[in-house]
Formats: sequence, structure tokens, C-alpha cells
Amino acid sequence: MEPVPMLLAMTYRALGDQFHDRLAQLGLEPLRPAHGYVFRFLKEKRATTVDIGHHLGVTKQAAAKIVNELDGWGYVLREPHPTDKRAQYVTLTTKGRDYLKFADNLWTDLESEMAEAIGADTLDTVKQGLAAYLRHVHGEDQPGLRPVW
Amino acid sequence: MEPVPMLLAMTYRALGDQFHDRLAQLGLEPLRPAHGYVFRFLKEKRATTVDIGHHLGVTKQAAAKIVNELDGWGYVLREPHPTDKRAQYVTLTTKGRDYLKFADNLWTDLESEMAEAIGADTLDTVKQGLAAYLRHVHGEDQPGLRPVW
DNA sequence: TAAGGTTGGACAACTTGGTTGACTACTTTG
DNA sequence: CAAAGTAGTCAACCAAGTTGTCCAACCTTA
Repeated sequence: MEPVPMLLAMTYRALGDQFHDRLAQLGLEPLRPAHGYVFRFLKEKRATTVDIGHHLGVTKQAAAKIVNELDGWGYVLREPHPTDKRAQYVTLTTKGRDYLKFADNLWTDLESEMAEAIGADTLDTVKQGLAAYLRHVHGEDQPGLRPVW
Repeated sequence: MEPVPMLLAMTYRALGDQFHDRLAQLGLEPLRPAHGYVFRFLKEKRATTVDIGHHLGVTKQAAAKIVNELDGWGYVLREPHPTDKRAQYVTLTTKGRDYLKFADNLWTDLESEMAEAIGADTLDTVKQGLAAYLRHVHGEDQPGLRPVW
């Protein structure tokens, strides 16, 4: 049996590849995982570029580059911060929210296919097991994302 | 509950970070995952740089860079190919085999800790589940490695 | 057995996705 | 109110890959 990290990485890759393939069929912009994480983050809360960088676990410069791309594609826009004249809030546009909804559906589909392939109960055990291990390692304070990409 | 890809990525990261931390404590060279995969590959079979590139799923140039590093650190050496004067076999040195043994022990430790944290039966279900999914997606012909790194 | 296509290895230029460092304008704190 | 800290931008750099080119050696194959 393959070692655990290999299994994790290959499964992650398999899922990601399928997601990307289906996305590419629609001729969307070449969004990378980091973009998706930004969407998900912005759905929750208003955030500045610095916030995003912190959430992704990269420097603010790297985050700024990503935000610039998303802005250029029309997925987000910047609006002035109400109290801090230096800062700007980055917010999702309608296009951004539409993309996120679409992506969520796609992920749900992929997870359903996985459940069908290996059994819903097995998938559930997998998820619970990994989540438990992460709690074991990190305690409650999850690390600033930055998985692999 | 977090979506599956996130769980996979974070768990992979958590394991990899711990591995790397413990390795770094020993002041070893900054080996990356790709190096480890090369070691494991070379333990099985004699291989040329091109073979290695194919196995890793990268170009031969990228593979050559990795082999050069490993050579510089004394983990591998090149020896002439018996029948093909262009080619060279890359083989593990004693230092390389020692490292591999050490790394294997470390991975075994980490997996044991994981088993302890979430239960050996749960870990087993996780492994079986992921392996089953990979078979479902890829059939028998595993893709040329290249997980995430 | 010579000719033409293929392959292993190396070198160079470029691309990507990040980094560190420096600077300005603004904010917060002692 | 002065000093320290922070948001955002610009620029230089770096790591790990890519493509493109080449040569020498190796297959075919006619």
C-alpha cells in the first residue's frame, strides 16, 4: 500500500485535475486554487489585500498580484475603506459570486462521485479521520491555509 | 465540514511539515519531496535521468537539475551505461541508501502517530478509501506520479 | 552499410509564482 | 505631538519548472 502522503497528494491531484478540466471546458479564465480560496474568503468577510495575504499564508505583495488578476477579470473590485484612507476593501462582483456558486456545485458533484465510487460511509470516515488528525496536530487554531498549491 | 480537497491538502501539508521539521533538526541538506521520490525510484531499478524525469512527470531538464543536486550532495553517482554510450545510470550511494532508510523510519513514525491519534482502524479505512478512489479514477495505469510538490 | 530518423544529455533563455527590500502615505500609541 | 507601525505599490531577485536548440550516439531500413 502506498504511503499516506502519497495517497493524499494523488487524490488531491485527481480531484483538482477533474475540477480544472471541467472548468476549462467552459473557457473560463485560468483560475488557480488560490483564486478560489480568495473567493471563499471574501464571501465570508470584507477584507483588504493584507488580510487576504494573511489568510492565504503569502506576503501582501503576492496577494496583491492575485487581487490584481481577479480585478482585471472582473471577479472582484476595490472600494475605499470607510475609516482608513490607506486601505481598500476587496469585494466580490456578481461575476465573482456566480463563479463561486458554479464552483461549489462542481465540487459537490465531484464529492458525490467520490461517495458513489467508494461508498458514502467510507467517504464520511475519511473526512472525519482527516479532520480529527488536523485537530490533533493543530489544536483549534488552524494554520493560515496555504495547503499545497 | 471542510471540503474534501482542503482536508487532503492540509493533512498532506501537516505530515510533510512535521517530516521536514524533524529532518531539519538533523542539519541535513534541504531535500525536497522530489528528491525523496527519486530515492525511492532508484532503490527499485537502475535508471537514467530521462527515466527519472518520466517517473516524476517532469522534463528531462528538470530531472537533470535534481540529479545534479543529489550528485553534488553525494547521495547519488552516475556510472556509464553498459551498452549505450550516451546514457548514464544514476545510482544511490551509501549515503543515499542511509538517508532513504532514515526517511522511511520517520514516515513510519508519523503514520504510527496518526494511527494513534485517529485510531488504527480509521486510518486503515482512510487509506483503503483513497486507494479505491484512485483506482476508480485512473484504472490500473497510475499517472506518472507528480503529486503536488 | 549508408541514410535518415530518434534519443540521452547538456546549455541557454524564458515563465511562473512566489520572495525580500525600500518607500510613501496614513494611522496608532506613548 | 513625535515615534512607531501599517496598507499598498514598485522593483529586484529567486526557485523550479518550461521550451528550444544542439551534438553525439543509437536504431531502422532499404
